[in-house]
Amino acid sequence: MKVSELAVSVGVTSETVRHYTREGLLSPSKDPANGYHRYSEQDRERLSFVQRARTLGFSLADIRQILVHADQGDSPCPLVRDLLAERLPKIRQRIAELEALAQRMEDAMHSWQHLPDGVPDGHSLCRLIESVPKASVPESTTARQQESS
Amino acid sequence: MKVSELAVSVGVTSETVRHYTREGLLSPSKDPANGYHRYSEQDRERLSFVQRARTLGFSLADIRQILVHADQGDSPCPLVRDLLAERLPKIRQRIAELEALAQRMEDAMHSWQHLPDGVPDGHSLCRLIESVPKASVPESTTARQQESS
DNA sequence: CTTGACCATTGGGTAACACAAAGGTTTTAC
DNA sequence: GTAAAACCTTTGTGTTACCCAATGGTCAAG
Repeated sequence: MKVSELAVSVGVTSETVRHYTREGLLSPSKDPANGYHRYSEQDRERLSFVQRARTLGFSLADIRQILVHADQGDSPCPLVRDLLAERLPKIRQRIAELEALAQRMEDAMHSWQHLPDGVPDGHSLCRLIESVPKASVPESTTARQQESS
Repeated sequence: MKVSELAVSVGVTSETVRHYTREGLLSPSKDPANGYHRYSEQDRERLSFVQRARTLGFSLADIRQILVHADQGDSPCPLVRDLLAERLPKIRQRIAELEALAQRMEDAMHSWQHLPDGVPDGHSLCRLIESVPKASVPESTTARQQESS
């Protein structure tokens, strides 16, 4: 199958398929006639695997490792378990950070009702923000969700 | 004060200060003698403001807007409120995604105890992952936390 | 046979910095 | 007094997982 056929069949964009191909996660053959990539059923399974692994929070680098392992005939499961065990606490920590963030945002919005807007006087910009306590880890949202103002 | 003095005083790296300066969030004067940046108390307050705003999940672009607003003598508070109201649901959504992610990871690790590792047979890579249901949004961790394998 | 849909490759953009290199400056120590 | 350490400057590159545009070839339909 061709790029977009594969892409549509697993619900990603053609660009994503091309990206994975460039990164070596997929290895389609090339139609000698026109240079088009030809993906097999195996490629589709692989792509599907990659997608599932992504939903588990694995990076492409992690996934590449897993695939290489498997390609060499080794069971990647122990590796997967280790990676999972390594990442889980980070996810949990990140959740805690974001919850604290949401809490601060709500607190800020709430106290905003009690604070006058005021015009910046050179000493204060917006008390709404200035009254926010400094938190441990800033952490922003991800690029994919970033579409801010 | 000089770059690192400012940086240390608010607990960020000199690189971060330089970055904000390049981005126009800070506007130090330049010592004509040696070309060093000279930051004022105002700059420190600004930097501190930026840090607090970051803990609220604002992007540098957002913060630039806020600062420009304030620099023009307008109260940025209404803008801040709007930005906050705009971002909060996204944060909540993201928390939900990450919680689902953590749940999937734990489920996977749990079921791993019942599944044999097995060697890839061309049809399965690692059941541990293949048995994971497809979820809505993949979403990875942030670069700052990314230090994976 | 001409559109229009699809393909390939190349190169640039994203967010918020980190890091390295090359070269000037200031501070410290002997 | 001077040499080395520490710090400053700018510039350019890397990070992550893609997206998008441009250029140019290919293919299916009318």
